[in-house]
Amino acid sequence: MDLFLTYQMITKSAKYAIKAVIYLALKTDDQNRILVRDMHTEVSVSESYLAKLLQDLSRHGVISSAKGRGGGFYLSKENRRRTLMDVVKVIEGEDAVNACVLGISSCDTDNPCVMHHLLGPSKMAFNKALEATTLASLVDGIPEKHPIFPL
Amino acid sequence: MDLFLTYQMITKSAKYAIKAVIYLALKTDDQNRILVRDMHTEVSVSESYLAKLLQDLSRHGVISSAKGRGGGFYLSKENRRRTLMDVVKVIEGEDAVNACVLGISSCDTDNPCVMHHLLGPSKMAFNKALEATTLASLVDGIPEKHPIFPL
DNA sequence: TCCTTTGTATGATTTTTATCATGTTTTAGG
DNA sequence: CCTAAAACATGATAAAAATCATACAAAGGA
Repeated sequence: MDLFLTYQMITKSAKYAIKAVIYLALKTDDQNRILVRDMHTEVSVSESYLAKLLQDLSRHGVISSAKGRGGGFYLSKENRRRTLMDVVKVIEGEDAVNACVLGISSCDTDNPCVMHHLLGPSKMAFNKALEATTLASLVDGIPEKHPIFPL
Repeated sequence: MDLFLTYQMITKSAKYAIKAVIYLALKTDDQNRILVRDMHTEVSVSESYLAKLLQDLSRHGVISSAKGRGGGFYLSKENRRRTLMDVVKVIEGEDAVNACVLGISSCDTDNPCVMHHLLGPSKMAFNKALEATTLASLVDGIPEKHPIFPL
């Protein structure tokens, strides 16, 4: 029973994806993969739903995966250069990020709506933060021993 | 067909409410009321759904209403001192506003999650903007003749 | 007082999002 | 090869949000 369903900056799915990506950044690399089965509880989501999200991220090259025995999900060196924005875009869709705060299709920088100057900057700040945060930097200050999961 | 359903700062309902409140600020006062019937197209939402939202706002004192013949919805002098945050809280619920970006229930200022320092500030900026904007100030610079609706 | 006009309250329906389940494909080891 | 272990793909179900519809209550005018 989640009390915080609305007023979301991002959807629940994207939140799961971000948590998962933090987990992968912390625990995996090309040699050390992990199974959905072994991480879903840490992300506080069901195995099959996390699988779906990870497949989506993998298909778009944000994370890596290997099929078959010994396979699993992991973050490669290249993956670590991707940003949180990449994660959000895969899950929420490309255009969602640029949408007007009021959902007005005709609103853009040239033809701003009444709220544009008001809420635009903070939305932009949010986007900038997502863009500036590489997956690598997510876990920079976190010593592997320090337990931050489950999230 | 709305392309911008996710990655929302606020829900569609709150967006309708904000648009409606801008409309009321622009067109009404204690003497001049307006019917849902006469404003729903300007807000780009159905009559009955807008009615529900306005009733919600009215019940919480954010806007005013009068029943019966000659009635309608309007913004009183006092209403105009309310803020966008009041509108959002009525529609989204009180606690939604303070929720963690990752939806972690144990996350707060004392015990911040990994994303807190990263996205917290821009969320806070967003909240501050909502709080700082009175309904009166929403239409400050807008001459009544200048058509900004439908939104 | 009665009738029309309005908002109010409540519940049903639809659409979207989230979740679950089941089968398919690929890979590595024996 | 064959088999088991893994991701992948797809569709079914459940939950939540958005939308619609219908009956009720209050207010004002004739």
